[in-house]
Amino acid sequence: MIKGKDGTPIPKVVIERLPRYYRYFDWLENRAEKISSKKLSELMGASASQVRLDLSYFGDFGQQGYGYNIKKLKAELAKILRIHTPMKFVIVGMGNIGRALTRYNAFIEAGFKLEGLFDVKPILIGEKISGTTIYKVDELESFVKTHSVDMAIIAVPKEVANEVVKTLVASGVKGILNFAPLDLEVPDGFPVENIHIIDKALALSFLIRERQH
Amino acid sequence: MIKGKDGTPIPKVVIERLPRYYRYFDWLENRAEKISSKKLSELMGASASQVRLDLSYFGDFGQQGYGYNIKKLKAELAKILRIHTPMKFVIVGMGNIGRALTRYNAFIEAGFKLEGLFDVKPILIGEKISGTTIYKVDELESFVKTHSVDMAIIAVPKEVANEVVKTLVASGVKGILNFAPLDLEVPDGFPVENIHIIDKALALSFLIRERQH
DNA sequence: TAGATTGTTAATCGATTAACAATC
DNA sequence: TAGATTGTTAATCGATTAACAATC
Repeated sequence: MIKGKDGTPIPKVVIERLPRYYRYFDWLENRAEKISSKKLSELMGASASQVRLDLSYFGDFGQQGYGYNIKKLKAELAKILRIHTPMKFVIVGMGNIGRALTRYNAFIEAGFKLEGLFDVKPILIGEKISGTTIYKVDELESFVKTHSVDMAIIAVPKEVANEVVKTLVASGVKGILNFAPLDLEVPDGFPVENIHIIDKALALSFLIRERQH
Repeated sequence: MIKGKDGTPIPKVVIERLPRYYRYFDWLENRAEKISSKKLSELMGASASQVRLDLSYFGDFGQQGYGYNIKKLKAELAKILRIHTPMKFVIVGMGNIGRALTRYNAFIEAGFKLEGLFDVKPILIGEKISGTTIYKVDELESFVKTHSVDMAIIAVPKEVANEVVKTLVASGVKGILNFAPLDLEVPDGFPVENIHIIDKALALSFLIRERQH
């Protein structure tokens, strides 16, 4: 388990909340100089205790009687989340989702660097999308190695996802962002984050129905 | 809070896990007739107690000494999640993400029905994507009303997202699936599910870094 | 200084797991 | 019947909140 400031393990839920804190500090940047845990918690709909405890896992960023300096906290969170530290990634699967992510500027803004695109369809190989080339998926392993790719996005059909995963893990990629609607088979502790669009839509569907009795 | 079987409130975490159960039963369908909570829990990487307790919020689906009938459970979960019960939706924002979601067949497969697309850019109005027309966002409110749209997907820039939300809430839409990187301002208890792609990528980024010491 | 607000420890709350009687 | 496995209640674990001494 991941350790914080003084060796205390950081709960996974806290890690998953970090990007949200970053978003709020980014938003606050041109709006104020400082903010207290109380004010921030009201803004975010959390408790002030949670804000303070969450942040305290990573350092002593606040000051009694003052609160948190927004510029400083934003910079600290950026450092923690490696924003602006180029993280090289590839996208595997050039369907709708893969193509959309290729053009999604938010990745670049957050400091991610797209190195290559991959697909099986011969007709797509060589095509460029916003300046990035589509390669044969056969070349994935060697490409990841030679370009020291850090992270891969999986946007292939679920039937072939675990095949791709096997290749990626063998290639030495360090984490996977998965858009395929299944749980990937990865070695224990291998970093994976899932984006299950339909799962979210179905949960919403359930909530909507229940709300109407 | 949402109530289950005998009036016990169902924790939100359990609801969010339901689509995952559905995926597993869908996968199991042609592979076996029945499954025990023990076997299922091993497959899913959960505990058998959790499986049994989760499912028990919605009904008594199992049988002692036998387990759960896969076909039956899949059908029950489909009913609970309203799969195959057409849920009408619109997509607001025809950027990369909006366009990709328009063509994303998984929505149709899960029984969602795309009624219309919306954008502000005059040049896009009238265009059809996979048979669905793009309308002016000015027409959003009346469209939702006349077509009794249940759900909206927000895929607009964050700067205008809350404007769209205001229109949607006024129009009587019943839930929102949000892809914009911010927390939407909705009335208390209004169903929203967020898909924060960059948040997930950043959390992954953090996990990768920490894993390498 | 007095007021504000932190970081942290203790108390509480909620979710997960273990245990088991019921029963197929 | 004996073995398997449910649904549920009690015990445990972990996360959230409250409280407060420290201090800017």
